[in-house]
Amino acid sequence: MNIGQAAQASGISAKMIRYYESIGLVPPAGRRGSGYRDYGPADLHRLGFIRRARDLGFSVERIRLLLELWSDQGRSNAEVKVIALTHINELEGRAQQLQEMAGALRTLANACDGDGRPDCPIIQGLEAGEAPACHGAPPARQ
Amino acid sequence: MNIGQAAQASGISAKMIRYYESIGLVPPAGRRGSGYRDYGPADLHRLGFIRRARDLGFSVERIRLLLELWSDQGRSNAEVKVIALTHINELEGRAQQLQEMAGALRTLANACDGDGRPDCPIIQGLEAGEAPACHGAPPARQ
DNA sequence: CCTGCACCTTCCCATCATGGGAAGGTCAAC
DNA sequence: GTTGACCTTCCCATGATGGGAAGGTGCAGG
Repeated sequence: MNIGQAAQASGISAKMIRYYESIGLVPPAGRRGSGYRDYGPADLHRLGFIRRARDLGFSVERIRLLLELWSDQGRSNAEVKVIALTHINELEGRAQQLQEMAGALRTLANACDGDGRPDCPIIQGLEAGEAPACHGAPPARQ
Repeated sequence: MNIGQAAQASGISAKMIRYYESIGLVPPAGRRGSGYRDYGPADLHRLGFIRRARDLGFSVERIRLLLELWSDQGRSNAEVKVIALTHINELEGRAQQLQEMAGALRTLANACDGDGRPDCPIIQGLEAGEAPACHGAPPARQ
């Protein structure tokens, strides 16, 4: 199976498959006489694992850990769970940050009529610094 | 005022102030005889605007637009509001993506006892692809 | 005046995951 | 045999940020 077919089957682009090989996330693929990479079912299985982990937002380094645990028959599921829970915390933390930004900006936008006049609370908020989502840090005045 | 003091006053690192100058987000700073950059109140005002926009998650290119609108006395607040609402949508979209990932992963993690045995639903989910957040759920907007 | 230290300057490199594109080789269908 | 789709490697770019080197400046204390 060529890299293009493996890409289509796994949902990972050929570029990324080569990249994952270069950084050791997947072992070097077998080569045909022509030099073309050749992928078998085991390779696709691994690529599928990687794609699903990536779809869950895991970084390459965390995926590397997960792959090690995957191939370690004697591992404890507690190890896996720790990684998963850590990742969940990070995802939710980032999501919350984004929502705080959105909320702060929405407050400004709600105050803006958008009626075509030059007067704009959004710009004024950016200009004057009505303390955006920054957890109550007092404004550094000098 | 040196760049270091401007950095402290604005909350933007000296590195980033130079970068913003290099990409034209702030005009070239005045120079002292020594070649040191020199910052005045107007510069700090602009840097403060940029920092607050950045804290709200605006990209540099959007900040560039906002700065143009800021200095355009005859602008319509509707233009500003469009940018803000667009950005709010993007922030909330990204937040939702992250939360969908976290939710899918939490489902797997909840199924995992973490009791030290090798059996692990998280790994199994990644291996078998129990359809993570990819498809199925229509974008429920509330 | 000299020394030392903190600061400034420019320039290059690294991140992280991904894509674009060039130059050249291979394969398969017609 | 030609053609077009595919493969190979290699280099470059992204966005926003930091690290660090090599060299110049500013200021305070001797």
